[in-house]
Amino acid sequence: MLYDYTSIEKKWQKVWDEKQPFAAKQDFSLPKYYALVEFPYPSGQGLHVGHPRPYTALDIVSRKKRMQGYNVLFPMGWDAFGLPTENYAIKNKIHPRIVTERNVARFKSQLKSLGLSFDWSREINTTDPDYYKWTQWIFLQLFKAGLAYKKEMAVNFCTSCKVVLANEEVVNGSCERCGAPVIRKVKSQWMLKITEYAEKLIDGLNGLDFIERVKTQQINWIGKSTGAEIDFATTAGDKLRVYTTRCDTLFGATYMVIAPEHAMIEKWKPLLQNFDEIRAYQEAASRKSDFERTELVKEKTGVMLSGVRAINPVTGKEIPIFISDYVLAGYGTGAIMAVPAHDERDWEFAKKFGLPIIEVVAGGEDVEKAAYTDTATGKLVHSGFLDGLEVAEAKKKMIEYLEEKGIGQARVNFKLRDWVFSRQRYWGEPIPLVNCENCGWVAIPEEELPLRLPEVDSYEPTETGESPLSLMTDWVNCSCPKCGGRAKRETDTMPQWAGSSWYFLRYCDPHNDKALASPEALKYWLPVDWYNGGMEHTTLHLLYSRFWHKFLYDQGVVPTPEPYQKRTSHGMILGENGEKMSKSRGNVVNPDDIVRDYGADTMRLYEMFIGDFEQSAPWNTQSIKGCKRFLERFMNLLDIVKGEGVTPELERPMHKMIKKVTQDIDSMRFNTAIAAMMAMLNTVYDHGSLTKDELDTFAKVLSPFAPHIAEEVHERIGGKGLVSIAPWPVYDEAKTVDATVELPVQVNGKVRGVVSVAKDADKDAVLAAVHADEKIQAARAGSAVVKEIVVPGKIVNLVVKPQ
RNA sequence: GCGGGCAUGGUGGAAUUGGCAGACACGUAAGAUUUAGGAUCUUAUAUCGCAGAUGUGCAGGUUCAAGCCCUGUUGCCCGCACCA
Repeated sequence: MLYDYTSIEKKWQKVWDEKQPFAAKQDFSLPKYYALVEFPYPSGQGLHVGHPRPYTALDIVSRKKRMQGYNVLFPMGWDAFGLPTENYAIKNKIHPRIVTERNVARFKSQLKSLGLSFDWSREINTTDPDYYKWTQWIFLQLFKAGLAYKKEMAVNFCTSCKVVLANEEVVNGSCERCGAPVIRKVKSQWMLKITEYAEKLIDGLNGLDFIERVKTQQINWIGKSTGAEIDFATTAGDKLRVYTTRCDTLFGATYMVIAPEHAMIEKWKPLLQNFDEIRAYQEAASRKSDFERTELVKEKTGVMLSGVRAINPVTGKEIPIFISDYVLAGYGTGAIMAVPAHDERDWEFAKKFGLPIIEVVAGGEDVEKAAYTDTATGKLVHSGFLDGLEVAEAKKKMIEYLEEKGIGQARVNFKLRDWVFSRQRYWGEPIPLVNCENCGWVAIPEEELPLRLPEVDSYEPTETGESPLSLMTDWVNCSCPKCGGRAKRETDTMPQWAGSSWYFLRYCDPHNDKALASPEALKYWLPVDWYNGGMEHTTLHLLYSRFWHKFLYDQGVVPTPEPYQKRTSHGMILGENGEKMSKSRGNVVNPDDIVRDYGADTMRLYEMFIGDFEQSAPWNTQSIKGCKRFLERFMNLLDIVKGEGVTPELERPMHKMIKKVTQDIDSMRFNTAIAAMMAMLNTVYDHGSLTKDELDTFAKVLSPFAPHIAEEVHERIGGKGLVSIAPWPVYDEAKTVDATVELPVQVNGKVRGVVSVAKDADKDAVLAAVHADEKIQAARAGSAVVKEIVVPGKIVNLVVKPQ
């Protein structure tokens, strides 16, 4: 039987296109299942073989769920705003819309060639005005709720993209996308208060079925810490507020450090005798990027303020104040109390500047040799009313004391920073705000959404780093919606993360022009039952979209507090040389070639068979043959199919296989599910024939993995309808276990033989069989049995001793 | 430095979670078929050996029994990184 995969695949893809068997049904009374994969950024390169891995996996899940009677939503779309398209447009003088259209067409045809069961009637595109209308609408709700604000701030600025980057987009001091150096620049930026949701974003993880590493990464990123704020009086007659997690060590605070950007410097300027030196240090610090500042870990630097000193509130002693860039302006209060005896950084600084080190927690070595940072053991010393207490108790007591005196209180802090939301770029959603001379920032009326991107002559950012939209004076100048006075439009656009922060909501009701989706559709489909995507999105997209969702929940727009019930992450597919697949390494495999040379079904099967779904695995074109052979041999079953009904010899293997595949899909062990089908195929060939019914069942089980060949075989044996939506085979538990089991028998832990016993044989029956076995008798000859261990259905072990 | 993960044949990887290590494939070898090559089929394939022994990065431990649990250690990968 010839396996002409090309014509088979074309044929069935056409049938699916015509009959739309994979479109989600509008019937909200059916049990639902929402499976989601991250929608791709349609780049100019097209897909590489890494993309289809998660798509195929969730396609298998979706197809099986459909066959099990669920109303399945498995959608696809395009996250199409973004820099690469814009850069390509600038370089080739083509409108980014055209570039996007072209790339989308390419991606779509590639995805279609893989036989993925997406509901294409719900396709969305973030650059479509009907879509970004609602992205803008959500932004306006955030603005109205006070969660969007404009702030002058030092931002990360990519020297090549000429664009402001979020902290998350800066990797080792370089731009995440282009790799060019990132410098700090002061700019006025739109910010979103994600920090307001820090606590909720941590708490919400409870009860979600996210893989552990995603949870821990998000928790670490949000970085909750519990401590206290303490006010130190200064000789300038004012107060300096610090944040600390070790208020118990207050008696050991021998100096203070403030960040170079700290506002008090300007206030104290008249009192500072060494202001020039301080100013020079500030300037040096501001020239460094965040990365450079943290890179110089080895040597601490700083300048002492002469003219202002602080007073330790519990010892009453005057202590010096330094500025140093090891204290970060953006965290806590931008100022710390330094306790060199119990903090490594403070210790290092104190050693360098010859500052006193006072031990206040006993239990470590000499504090002149190293800081003692252990909080689990050790008691307070040299600490007045705290003496003799454990660290935990001391913290409590100190907070009580501070609150009583009114000089401090308990305080929780987060590492998470607010989200820098503006980009000085063309190819993004316009921010729907105007700046009125009288009213300040004003939202444009919702009826005027979408605020469309105007046509411009050049997409290049201006030399000052402003968006090209700023040159469109006709567009920029407008009237204030509130007072009618003169106003200017915001010319910054939104970052790429905006459109992807809510796209899963739009899929529920993608053509709605009254709302981002109808409440009924949202209530039915949410939450997403299974969302798979890359680990690299854990602290960006995944966190941002949880934030927006939680906000929309608080606004009553969405019915669930969390968007995704289950989150998994696929491993990368590496090049044949075991390195990451990339154009520069020259090890990229194009799926089009694989589909042409082996077929889409083989490609799908191989991508799932390659190894553990969560683990990365190297591509090996040689190994694909095994999957192709399997499908050819599956097709050849048509030559040995005979009669109908059940073949006694195949009944148990068949039920076992159905069980294994059913369970393995749910636990995303696709590789072993395929191995089980391969083993079944071998069993059938060993037997020599199978019935029509059995072949049809086999085709059903195979169909989520290799849907085209399954349809073809189903049709050729006279099956009715599409196998893709046929009922999923059900296994009979009783028929998955054998009547007799082969029990390995060990003597002193070494296998010496095998006995065949009934599956529910009791211990005595098993031992009788064991002792009757000749091999076992030989193995234990001349020894006395000390102990007999029988694990029913598993193993027998005889412990013997020489006589 | 902190956090998470991984280590099994020539290769990709299995192992019901403490119960026959190497399922299923790739590759390789021999044979069959073929004018030849390719494809296909059969058999073998952890290592060393004659019936036996040894084997899951390394060193210990717990157990009747350890790839799996515990202690220590090495190497690799991925996050975060002066967060007070």
